[in-house]
Amino acid sequence: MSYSKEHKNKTRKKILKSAFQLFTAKGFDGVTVNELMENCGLTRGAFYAHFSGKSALYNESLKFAASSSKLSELKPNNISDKVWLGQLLDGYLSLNHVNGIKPCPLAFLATDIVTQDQEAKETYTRVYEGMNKAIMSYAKTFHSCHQDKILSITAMIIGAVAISRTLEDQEIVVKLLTSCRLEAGKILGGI
Amino acid sequence: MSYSKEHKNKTRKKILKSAFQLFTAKGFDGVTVNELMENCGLTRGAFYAHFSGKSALYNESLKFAASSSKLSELKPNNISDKVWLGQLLDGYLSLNHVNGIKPCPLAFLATDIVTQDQEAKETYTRVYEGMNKAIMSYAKTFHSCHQDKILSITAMIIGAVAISRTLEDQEIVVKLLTSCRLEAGKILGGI
DNA sequence: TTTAATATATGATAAAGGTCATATATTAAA
DNA sequence: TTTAATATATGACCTTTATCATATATTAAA
Repeated sequence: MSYSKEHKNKTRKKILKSAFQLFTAKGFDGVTVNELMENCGLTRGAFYAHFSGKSALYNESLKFAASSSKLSELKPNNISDKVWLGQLLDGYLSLNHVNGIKPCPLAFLATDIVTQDQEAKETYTRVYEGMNKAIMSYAKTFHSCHQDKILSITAMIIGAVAISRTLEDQEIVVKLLTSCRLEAGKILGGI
Repeated sequence: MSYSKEHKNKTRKKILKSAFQLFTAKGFDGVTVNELMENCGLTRGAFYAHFSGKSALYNESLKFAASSSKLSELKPNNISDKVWLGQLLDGYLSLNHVNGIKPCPLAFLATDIVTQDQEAKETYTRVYEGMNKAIMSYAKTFHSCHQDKILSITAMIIGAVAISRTLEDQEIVVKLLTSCRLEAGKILGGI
């Protein structure tokens, strides 16, 4: 016998996690299989024992990240939907987020996905719909709020983060994030 | 003697235009110098008589597109700022735009720019500031409107277009665009 | 028509990187 | 401790592609 089943699974998850970090930071073409594996303390040869190829990994890392941070499953139950939604917005529109701490693929991969395969786009779409649904479910408990408004809010905050990543002047970034936080709150009836 | 000076300039502009179309559609790494030149009816060899390299072209094509469609210089003077701004939003949040007719680099290259050099980011930033200023200048003539609101509006519409490009379901896209058009209008005092 | 300047095309080079075949290392079970 | 299964590493291959050197084509001026 050889390694335990857990070992391979651990490695697989390590690769997935690392891949998501790297892909969101540098895009599909900006990451090499080599660097990805070295980032996990492995070499490229080991890669193909886990994934069929780079594209497959890209897709799986996206699904992995999406499933391991479902917005709808994170809420502590000692706070109200309203407060929680406010916190979500705060976190999303934060410098930490822009700087890559738990990056949202919707913002970080917006353009990158366009040149990927069908499967990647479908996953992106599913994540996008999930985000809208989750926000909607919180919002409707304290504010009569048509779904259309949610769509504009997610567009705003996703756009804000995507733009922020390209701006070097941190001052403008903060202004942008703050302004979006405010307007998003207003659209949601003031939170 | 050989070709007239105009000839080279025409070719240069043809390359710049083609480059902008291709880069916005497929990103920096998604375009090869070869295909770019063939798209102009030329071959790759001719490229280096016009530009020092692919990165240089990327940057110049961005500047070229920005300068040849300055938002602040396009307004016909027989309509009001209010109507004009409404038309700008209509156009920006249209399927034509999403499908690549006169693509806005802010939306189409949002993620792509992150992995480019300093110069590209600076250009992006300048275009971004230009867009905000232009919208602000129109908005303030009919609605007392703090700059912060403008920042949230541009984030919203840029985000909407960026997201739309990845969604396959045209129905959702239309809903998203429509919803953002509505909310952006509201923030601007109802246009 | 000839010619010189130069735009464009062709062929070659070299580097990067995804992928795979094969060798080695590891470890759970016998 | 041995062994078999398999995770990982190494080396190689091959494609892609940016770039450049050189050849060719073009055209305005003489």
